Amino acid sequence: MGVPEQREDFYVTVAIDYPNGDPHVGHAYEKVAADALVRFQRLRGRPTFYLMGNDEHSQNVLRAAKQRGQDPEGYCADMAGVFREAWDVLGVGYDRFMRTNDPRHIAAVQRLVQELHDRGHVYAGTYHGWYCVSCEAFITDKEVNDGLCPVHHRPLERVEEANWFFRLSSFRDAVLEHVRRHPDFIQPEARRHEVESLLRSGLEDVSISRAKTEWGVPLPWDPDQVVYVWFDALTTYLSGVGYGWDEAAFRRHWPADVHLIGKDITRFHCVIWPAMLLAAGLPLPRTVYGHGFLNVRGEKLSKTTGNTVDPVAFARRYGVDAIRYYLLAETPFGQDGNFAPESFAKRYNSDLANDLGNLLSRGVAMLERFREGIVPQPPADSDDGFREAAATTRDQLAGAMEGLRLHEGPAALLSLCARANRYVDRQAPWELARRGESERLDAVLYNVAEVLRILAVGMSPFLVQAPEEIFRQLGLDPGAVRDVGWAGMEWGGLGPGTRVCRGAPLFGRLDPEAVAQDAGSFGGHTPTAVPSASTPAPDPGPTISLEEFRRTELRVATIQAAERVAGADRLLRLQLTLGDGTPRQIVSGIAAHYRPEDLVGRQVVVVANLEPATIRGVRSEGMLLAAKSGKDLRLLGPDGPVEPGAEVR
RNA sequence: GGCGGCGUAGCUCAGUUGGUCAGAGCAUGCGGUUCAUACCCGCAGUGUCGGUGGUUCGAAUCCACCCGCCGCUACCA
Repeated sequence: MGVPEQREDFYVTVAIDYPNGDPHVGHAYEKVAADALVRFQRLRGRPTFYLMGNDEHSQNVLRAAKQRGQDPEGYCADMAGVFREAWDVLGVGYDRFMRTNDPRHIAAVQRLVQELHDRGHVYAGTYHGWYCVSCEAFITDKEVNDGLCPVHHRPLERVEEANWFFRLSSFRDAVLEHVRRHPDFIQPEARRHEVESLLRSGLEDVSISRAKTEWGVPLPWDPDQVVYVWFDALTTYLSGVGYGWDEAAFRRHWPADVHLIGKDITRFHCVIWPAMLLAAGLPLPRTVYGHGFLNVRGEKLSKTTGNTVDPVAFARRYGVDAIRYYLLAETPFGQDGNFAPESFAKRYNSDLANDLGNLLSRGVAMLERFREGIVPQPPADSDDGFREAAATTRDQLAGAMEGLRLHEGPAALLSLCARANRYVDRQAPWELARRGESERLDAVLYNVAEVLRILAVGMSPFLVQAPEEIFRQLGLDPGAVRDVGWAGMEWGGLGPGTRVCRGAPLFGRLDPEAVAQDAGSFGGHTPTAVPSASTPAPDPGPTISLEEFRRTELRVATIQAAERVAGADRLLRLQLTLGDGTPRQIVSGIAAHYRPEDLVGRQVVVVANLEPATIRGVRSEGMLLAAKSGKDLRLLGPDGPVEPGAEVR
């Protein structure tokens, strides 16, 4: 289906980010993971291309710019600098940073939509509905929750306008067919099942343009409209490698080998994106990988509550390699992960300090003490099984990375490291030295040094500083880590006669308690976004008049009966009294939070003059008020008994 | 409600097509060692492999049902 089995160059993309705030550790997780993939492929000697960028044409970003009193162009340029600096600090070596406001990208988007238009996949229609600025998405009537976005719980904007639609529905069969025939197309498997399920249930055409917005890419045939931001954003995967402005480069790179994305945007990448590409006559990417979310201290990452980690501050505090290693080694890739001080300190100490760092420390120390710092010539056939062990590790590393099981890479390397530590204890070079067993001593010291060299090479996709430092302490050219390539994983690469050079501990041990209390690196501290005196207060959002508010009739009601609605998980059917003698029936989505029997007799606040509706075939006359924080939901009511029907002002 | 998945040592998780599959790492306890970053090495565990039935000579591994949790989805006025 137009997907080459394996091309020469390896093209990886990550999600582009909204620059409406500073990069956080969740962003970093994805970027570092992709970086490890790319570094591994480079190690294998494969040409690679790593694309990242910022998603600038969103209302979020426009708003953030206005809040800072900047025009969007200037704001986005500044933020691109902030993001790029963060990736630099984290050692993320991307090949191109494509901003959606880049003229080359804008040209590419226009070319793509024109292509779809020319091929008859776009038609004029009228969009009625809701739009969530935070999601950058149109929300169907079914999804609207009390006038709020189901995801962000923020007020929606009512939109009714003529705009342009993409015939997504006509590509359903083709996309479904592709997903079924290419099991690797969507990974992990759970994501593929979700997408298949979605596709089976059918697709509706989607709006691809918006009117009345000056910020965005104008449609070539209707400049009064701009391209819907998701279409715009997805197109960076094409524009980033030359689509629309460097055809030769584009042919060389496209299709992508891996789109690395968060699991929340699977739908766009596995349904809409393939359909767009099919419609444009372009080949589909080989794999879309939806990685898990990174929680912080066991809780959802949240900027508003400050439950986040600034990856830049963290890297500066504990080292680039510390954060990279923790991100990559701690969590089985694909699952949700957790970023917590305790587990970080534990992982760092046990793997990096005690095992890897200490092996280097003792290895180099022994060479200095017993061999004047010179790597000895080992006797023939004295590798004591390490040649084979190293080959196994190399294969495990390759298997892990090719299979996108990133966390298995460090695990395989640590296993070789542990073997070497064990080996030192069993061979006891200090005993060999005392007994004058010179040949055995030569063999053991060489083997340890050679394992260290191989570990440095193998770790180079994950760590960016330690491998060079290991090379340096082994007396090798630090820059050679990047040049040795896959052959560097072969046993025997270390030349006898090399003079080692003892240095500071590779990874100094951390005090877990101190780490746990280090709010500076673990808090929501974001040095690049320190609000200045000139920063305007955040936009409080549109206001309503007192008159408008008074139109809402809020009253206290007493629940007299409650029962579950058959066939619905979240719905309860409630009978209430407002003290007017007329029982009132309300259907409410609180079944997950309250048991029916616990509700009877309670007093709650209801919207009494809400237009009645029928939910799941059950009449509902009003709505309960409840506070929602995260997953918790608490009904509101008077803090003491009042007469049913009492007005709430 | 539909679809998908998960529930295995204190913690995080491996366990291919049923027969050394009851494991690894971390944590814990005891012992050893001194080249090394109070490191490293050895030993020791504990587990009713969520529950109940069933298929089988034999199931953590297959089937049914149940309990709990998660994801997508529907309902959530």
